[in-house]
Amino acid sequence: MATPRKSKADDGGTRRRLIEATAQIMYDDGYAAATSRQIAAKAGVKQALVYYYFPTMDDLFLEVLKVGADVALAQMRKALTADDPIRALWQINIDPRRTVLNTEFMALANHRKVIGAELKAYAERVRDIETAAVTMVMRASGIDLDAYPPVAIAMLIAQTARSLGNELAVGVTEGHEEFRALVERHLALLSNPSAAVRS
Amino acid sequence: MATPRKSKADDGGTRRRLIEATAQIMYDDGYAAATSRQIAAKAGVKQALVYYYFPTMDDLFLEVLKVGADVALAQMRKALTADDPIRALWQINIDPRRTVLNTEFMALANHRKVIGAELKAYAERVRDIETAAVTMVMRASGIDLDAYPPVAIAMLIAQTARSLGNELAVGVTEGHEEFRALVERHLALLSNPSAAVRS
DNA sequence: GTCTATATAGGGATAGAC
DNA sequence: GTCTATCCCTATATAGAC
Repeated sequence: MATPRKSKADDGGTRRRLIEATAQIMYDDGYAAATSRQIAAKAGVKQALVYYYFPTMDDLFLEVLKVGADVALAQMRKALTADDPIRALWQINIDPRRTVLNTEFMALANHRKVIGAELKAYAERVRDIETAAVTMVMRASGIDLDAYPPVAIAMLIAQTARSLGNELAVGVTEGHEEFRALVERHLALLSNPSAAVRS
Repeated sequence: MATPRKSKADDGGTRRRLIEATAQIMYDDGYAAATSRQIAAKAGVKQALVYYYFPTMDDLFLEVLKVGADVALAQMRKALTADDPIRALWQINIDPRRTVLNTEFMALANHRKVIGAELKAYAERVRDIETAAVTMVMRASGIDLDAYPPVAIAMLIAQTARSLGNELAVGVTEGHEEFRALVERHLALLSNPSAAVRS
């Protein structure tokens, strides 16, 4: 667990560059465009070298997913100690860069078992962290945790943020302004329920 | 507009079968597996025939999207006259069959302009219908439409339903029970605000 | 660790017979 | 409307030189 990366004294970062090139191509042109040739070209190496580092293309995709997940989880853990943890989580989840790549992996996961399993594991770890953040904030605000289960509130925040990110990526913005205003009001409510306004 | 399909006396449904085969393969194995050869095989015709009906593969994908959109929009318009329109919309949006295909098209849309444009147009028509349904119900219930803009509520319902469908497809169920309970409570509240309970 | 070269498969698309 | 046959390109993956 201490050395998740290659233990070798490691090249000149070729492995890392291959992973980054793959992520970039998936983001720009979709997973179907992430071929060994395209990836090698972007990383500045020859095609066959991809197979030196990754036995199959699935191994490479899996590694892209794992590295991205590690980064995302680190960001989320950091969000736990932010001034406004919930808003920080919202910001992380709405980032179109993240949502586009996530969509690619979800599509991949729908027909490649190993990727589906990894994505599932990642999604659950994310949910746990987000639920922890929401629990913390709600408890501090004295909100009834039985009436509003933190895990459900965490899902609500994360899912809608991601959905907005996805829509932005496609160019859909109808209703976004209204939605963001609604979110703002309720984020404020979560952190400071004394200011509650009702319908 | 009266004849969205081929005006010819039409074959024996070959065109339709090609579209259905494509949708099925995209659902089962992802868009990358939807090749002219695979599609032809599933439809029981030879590969070259695909190009008789559709000049390029993108034309075929576009047609799959359009037909699917037409069906979905029809379902949603029908939901407007249902006993509980909001719940009907929730049910339509949570269907994993729909969300999986939608994910494939979103991934496709990220790098094929024509598909992105069509998906955007479709998403906006869906939003309009859903907003109409929500407006209707909220108005009937006497809920403050300024405090809770119907378009935002419509987004909330549709997006979270789709997110749950996506997660089900990957096998993630953590928090779903709590979330569904929360939704149930608020759907009831939407249609019958007199039963309001607050935090 | 990186390369060249190649095996093998499958892709989109077209020409032309029936 | 459907077929056979084919062009040309790109894919994953491996073998072996350097």
